[in-house]
Amino acid sequence: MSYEQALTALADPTRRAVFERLRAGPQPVGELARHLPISRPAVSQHLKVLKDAGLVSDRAEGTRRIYHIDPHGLGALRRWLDQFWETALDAFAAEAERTSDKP
Amino acid sequence: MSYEQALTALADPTRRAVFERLRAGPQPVGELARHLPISRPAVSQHLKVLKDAGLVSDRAEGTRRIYHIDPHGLGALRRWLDQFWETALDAFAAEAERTSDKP
DNA sequence: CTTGTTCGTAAGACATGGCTTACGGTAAGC
DNA sequence: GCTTACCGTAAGCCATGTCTTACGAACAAG
Repeated sequence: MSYEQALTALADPTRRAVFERLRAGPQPVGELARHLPISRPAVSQHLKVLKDAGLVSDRAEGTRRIYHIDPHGLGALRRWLDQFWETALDAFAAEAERTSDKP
Repeated sequence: MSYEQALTALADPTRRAVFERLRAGPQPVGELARHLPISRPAVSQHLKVLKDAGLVSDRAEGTRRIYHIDPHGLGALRRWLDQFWETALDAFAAEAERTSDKP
């Protein structure tokens, strides 16, 4: 939901691995855990954090829960980053002009 | 430099506070610490992490070191995010089409 | 109804990371 | 040269977070 949760969620390397694996398409928990060096409950805990951050969503399919990437959290992070990006560029341009001070 | 370092750097709330304070313009370490609820050495440590991530740079000015935002690290993070953003949108569109399956 | 899968949650051990105090180094001012 | 101001680093304490094992719930199959 908020960009802060998205940042803390994506800070963990294992959680990024889970997240990037979902790029290949929606997958159940067990499928994700099978290709990762951690246990299945650990994957569940990571998915909970990602879900709270609005980065993933899940749908039930029998006894399995299929997780997929949710653009919502990614959008919040992107907006914050873009807003930051502009002011950073402006400051950088102003600094460049200040350094080469030859009117 | 890498997007991974930028993510872990921006995950910490205090470090975000330092970073966002630099948005107002280049500032020395003491000035940053004066407006934050932590000690000056703590600010130095945070600045080191931000610098290693390519998010800030510093220049010496007498005995003071002026820190400013560096677009380099921000750009790396932005590229990674954008690349992720596209595939997420594509998957979302495909999913929407799959759900409303009425040919 | 019983069995087997798949999953989430709880509890505990363990490592990681952030903060403080203490110290040394460098530059400016008198 | 001496003092003062500003900063980075080291050591240690403490909180946070991550992982594992153990357990219980929900659904499908037979």
